[in-house]
Amino acid sequence: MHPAIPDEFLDLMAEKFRMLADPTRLAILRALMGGERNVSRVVEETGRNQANVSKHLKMLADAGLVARRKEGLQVFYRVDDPLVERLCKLVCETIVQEAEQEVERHRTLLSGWSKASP
Amino acid sequence: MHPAIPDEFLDLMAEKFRMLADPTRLAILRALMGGERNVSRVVEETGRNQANVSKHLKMLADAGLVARRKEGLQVFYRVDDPLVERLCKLVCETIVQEAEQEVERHRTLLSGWSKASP
DNA sequence: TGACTGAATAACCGATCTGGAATATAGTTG
DNA sequence: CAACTATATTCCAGATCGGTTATTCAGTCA
Repeated sequence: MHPAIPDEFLDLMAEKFRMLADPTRLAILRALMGGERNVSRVVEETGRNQANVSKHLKMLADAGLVARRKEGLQVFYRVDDPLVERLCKLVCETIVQEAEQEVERHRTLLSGWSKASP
Repeated sequence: MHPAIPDEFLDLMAEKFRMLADPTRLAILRALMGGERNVSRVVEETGRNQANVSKHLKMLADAGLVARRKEGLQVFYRVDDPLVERLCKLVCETIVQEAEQEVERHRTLLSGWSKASP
């Protein structure tokens, strides 16, 4: 029912996840989710320096997550894999939910404490 | 419309993805998706050695993706985060789709070639 | 052509990650 | 108690990663 998955396939999966496993790349993707952007604009919106952004953009492009378009001096990038938005959305929601649960847990702990020690 | 996301939140997201960004951990999770398993069984099903599996299981447990249950000499693990299956499913589907598109692309290239050179 | 701009690359370094071997721990059984 | 089993931990080497600085490349414009 649950046959093992060939290593080659696991590597492909891991690579997809690895691309999303870095805060700078996530920030870049977030910027690109606002629409196509040139490198300078991504630099502004992410607060990272230019060399760094260029390097990560290359990784993302090599992995096929973003597409490149050259126009004169500038280079424009855009998200090019529908997976990106869906994965990020799922994870975001989960983190928010976990945070809410944590708040709720504290609330109940606190109420128990206030009852237990009047 | 698309405000920047605080680095602290990006770090949380990256950490989730990082846990899934390794073939061995994916193999382990795959095994656990078949139901609760003790370490030895995970070792068998993944083909990795024991120390390695134990180490990765600890990471997954610390990250809250799997849960631990001790029973005598053995320790049983199970998937404990609904996110895992959903993320993996999405990525798997995408990879399969990409592979299919690749095949299709080759097919059309090939047909064009056979027409062009009779 | 030369000056200028936006982007990519190279070189370097510290940090982190992975796997393997050896060792340690916890629990069972005789 | 000692021997054994299942799991965890430690230590190590090699690889990869991420950020920074400096440099290079490509394209524009005077």
